[in-house]
Amino acid sequence: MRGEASVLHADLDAFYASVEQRDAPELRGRPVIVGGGVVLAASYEAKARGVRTAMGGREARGLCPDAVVVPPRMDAYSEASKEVFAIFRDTTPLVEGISIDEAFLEVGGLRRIAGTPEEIAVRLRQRVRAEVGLPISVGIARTKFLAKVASAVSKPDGLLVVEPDREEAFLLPLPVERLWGVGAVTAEKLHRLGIRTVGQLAELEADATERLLGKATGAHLHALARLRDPRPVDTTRRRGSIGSQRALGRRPRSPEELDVILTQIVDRLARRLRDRDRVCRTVVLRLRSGDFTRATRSHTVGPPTDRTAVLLAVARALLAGAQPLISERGITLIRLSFSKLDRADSVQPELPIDWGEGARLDAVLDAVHDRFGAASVARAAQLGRDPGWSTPVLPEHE
DNA sequence: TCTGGGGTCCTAGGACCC
DNA sequence: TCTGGGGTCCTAGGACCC
Repeated sequence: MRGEASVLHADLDAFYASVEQRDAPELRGRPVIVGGGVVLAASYEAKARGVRTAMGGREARGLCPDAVVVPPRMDAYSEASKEVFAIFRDTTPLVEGISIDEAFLEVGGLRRIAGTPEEIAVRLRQRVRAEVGLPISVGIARTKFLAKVASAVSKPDGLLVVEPDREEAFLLPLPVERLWGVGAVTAEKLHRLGIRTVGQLAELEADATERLLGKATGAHLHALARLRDPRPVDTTRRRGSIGSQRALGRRPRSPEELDVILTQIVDRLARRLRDRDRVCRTVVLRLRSGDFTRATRSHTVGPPTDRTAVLLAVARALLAGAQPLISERGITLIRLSFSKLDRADSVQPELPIDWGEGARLDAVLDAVHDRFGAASVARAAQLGRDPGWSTPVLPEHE
């Protein structure tokens, strides 16, 4: 027996472009492109002309010469997102945010007080339209994956329920690209085998799929194609990393210029870290070259930190380490991420080490190990053997 | 004006520990 | 002394998502 369709996937339509049309009435009904160099978002009028997200600005203007191109206003989008998420959380406590403009909502337990999932979704769409002024599409299904596909199929400004007994009829004829996790590379691998629809993928055995696509991806996609998606709506998910990047263009950059840019990025990110009361342990530097090859350098520090000076020192060391690569290939994009985030108040204060008269070497080394790690123990042990090192250490075992 | 800015997850090898 | 299985962490690269 399948469960009921009680997962909502709510997804704002052409989010950035819709905010622009909301705030500037003269843009309504016209093709709108947000972003200059590349398309960050396109209104449905622009999409109808073939403009797509991430398309180069020149190509987009070629397809749609009468489009209005506006620069992004991230603060406005962030504000609108907060208002929409407030409506989500007013609808049900079980909200899992996926990005700035979409979320899953579990409404299965609300039938007695709020009605069927479809009734809840109708009211949700009305509220977002009335209170925030934006169109939002909602898909409803038994699983998160099916709900997400349903909202995508319903767009724009749509509502689509996939009843449990209609799942195969709905999903199997769709192209494999609709599967969450199938991008250009995976789609091409499948196409080479003549697999174009979800139904064709579902006919493949699990081990064949895993050999073709890798263990995790293969198992995941095989399960999705066979309508299996056990993931519940997860309200506890927290961001695992924060990052910031800067495109540099093709002009060569001096080390001094790069250092200025790196410093600005670190400063901004460290501020964001502290604003959210988070600390991080790993700094990741990603670089892109003129030929679009990419390189990653990362370093993990011992105790988590939110100190700009510490993070900048690590970032500079990573950049210095990548200098040979930069000299050879040039650099067109620099991105920095802070990951292994934790709450700032979860950091343990350092334990005091007892250096008292009776301290034994192994006890001291254990304490050093706990605080500073294995390398420090080796160093301490070496110092302990050094006659010039005077401590209250009693070196002999019993 | 060839290619923005923000993320997640997986794989694989090596170090290190028990 | 040599061998080894299992687990975790770190680093680098890659696919994918909005």
